[in-house]
Amino acid sequence: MSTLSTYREIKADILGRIQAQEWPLGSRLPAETELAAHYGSARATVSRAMRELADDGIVERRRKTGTRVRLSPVRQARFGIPIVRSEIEEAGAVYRYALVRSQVVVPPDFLRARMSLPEKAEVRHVVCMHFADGNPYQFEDRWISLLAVPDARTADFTEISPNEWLVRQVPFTRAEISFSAADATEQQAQHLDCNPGDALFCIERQTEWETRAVTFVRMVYRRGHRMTTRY
Amino acid sequence: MSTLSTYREIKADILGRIQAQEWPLGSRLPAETELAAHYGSARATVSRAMRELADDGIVERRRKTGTRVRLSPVRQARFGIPIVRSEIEEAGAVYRYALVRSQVVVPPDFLRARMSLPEKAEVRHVVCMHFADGNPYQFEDRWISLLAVPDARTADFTEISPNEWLVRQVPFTRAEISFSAADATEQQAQHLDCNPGDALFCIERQTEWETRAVTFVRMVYRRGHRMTTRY
DNA sequence: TAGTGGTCTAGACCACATT
DNA sequence: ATGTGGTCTAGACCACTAA
Repeated sequence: MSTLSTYREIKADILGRIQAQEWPLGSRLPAETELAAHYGSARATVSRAMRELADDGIVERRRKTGTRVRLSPVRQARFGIPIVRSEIEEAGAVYRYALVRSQVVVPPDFLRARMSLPEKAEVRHVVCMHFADGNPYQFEDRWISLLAVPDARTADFTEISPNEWLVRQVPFTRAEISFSAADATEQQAQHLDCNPGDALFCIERQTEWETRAVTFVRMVYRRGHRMTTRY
Repeated sequence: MSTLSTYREIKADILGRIQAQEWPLGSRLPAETELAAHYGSARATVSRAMRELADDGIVERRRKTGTRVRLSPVRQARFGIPIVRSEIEEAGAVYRYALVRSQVVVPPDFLRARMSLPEKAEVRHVVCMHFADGNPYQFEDRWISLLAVPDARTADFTEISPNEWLVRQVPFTRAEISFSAADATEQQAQHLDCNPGDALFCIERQTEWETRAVTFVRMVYRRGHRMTTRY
């Protein structure tokens, strides 16, 4: 026997049988009670193993019908979404922040629509840069709703990035994030030390606090940046 | 009282208190036994709520020290990594596949290194396209190790995509996946109906079967493609 | 209606990290 | 040495859903 806890052993054993095609794709697994008897453990223990397999997208569970091996396993990857400062520092580089521009404005139409802002809303628009070991790392273009975060009107972003400021001020409830590729604009090319039109990796994120839009940010990375994970 | 199960209620209540800053960032939460007494439930129930909060990256747990609210909550996003066919069909479009080129070759150096292939290895190199409603959707450039999957030497990829073929051959694997932006090559531009140099979203994935590299694939999406998720 | 997973409980022992 | 989370157990009842 190994040193693993029972539910982990059971999980590994079941996974092994699935991989060995002892339980082929789409087939039904024994019920929890049967497995518990087979492994000589409590049903709750088997249950936890099975629940994790379901969370991992390996099996699919339904009452009455039982547990089945998924036909096409839902492959899912988890990405940590770090604060850019940590991202840089954890890579062993020196972080530096610089404010490019900041002003309070009436939101352009695309933003009004995206953040569902009312007619007379105001937003704080902040453009800034993040450097790693002195090299341009990320260009950040952020809009903060002054309706949701009134204090953002007077906040000083010359020393601290709006990112970190916001984390301390406003816990958020939900966020939508999207990854894409974009051609570098003139401004981005200048700040990121590349040519206009270069392909840059881009993350957009909008966060909400109790259904009210707080901030929308577009983060454009230096040329060649990639986001990696294992699963 | 709501209709939620107790552990969900407890989880929601704790999350609410954290968001309301009743338990600020970095602070310590009451021990499981205390919370169980407070909520009038069994400790196991509180434990499950707390475990899920830890899985979600909201809190951090250590024995003896207790449970703390994470300083910078590790926000993690989960992305489903679909088979391109499902991706297209679930969007309500008609899927079409086309083989561009396929041959058995000695792997180029970059691939030998990446897949840790031995000296005399051979690989099947497959280039193909995926269409949505007749429009170019994804350009796929795949290498399959004939060491790991000998049957790939003679498999017919004119009708079925290597993606789907592989899923049936090698059901479960581990993978490393990475997202990036790339300038369209001449070939890609031709197939994806865009201009060379355009910024394209790109996913690379390498999968393993019991520590042996099975396949390396580079998937380049049509212009403007984005990958979105909520969390 | 019956079979399955979903959850809760009360109690127990263990593993780990700080003191 | 002690306090905390990690896990297991045996039993119970509930919720869903296919037959």
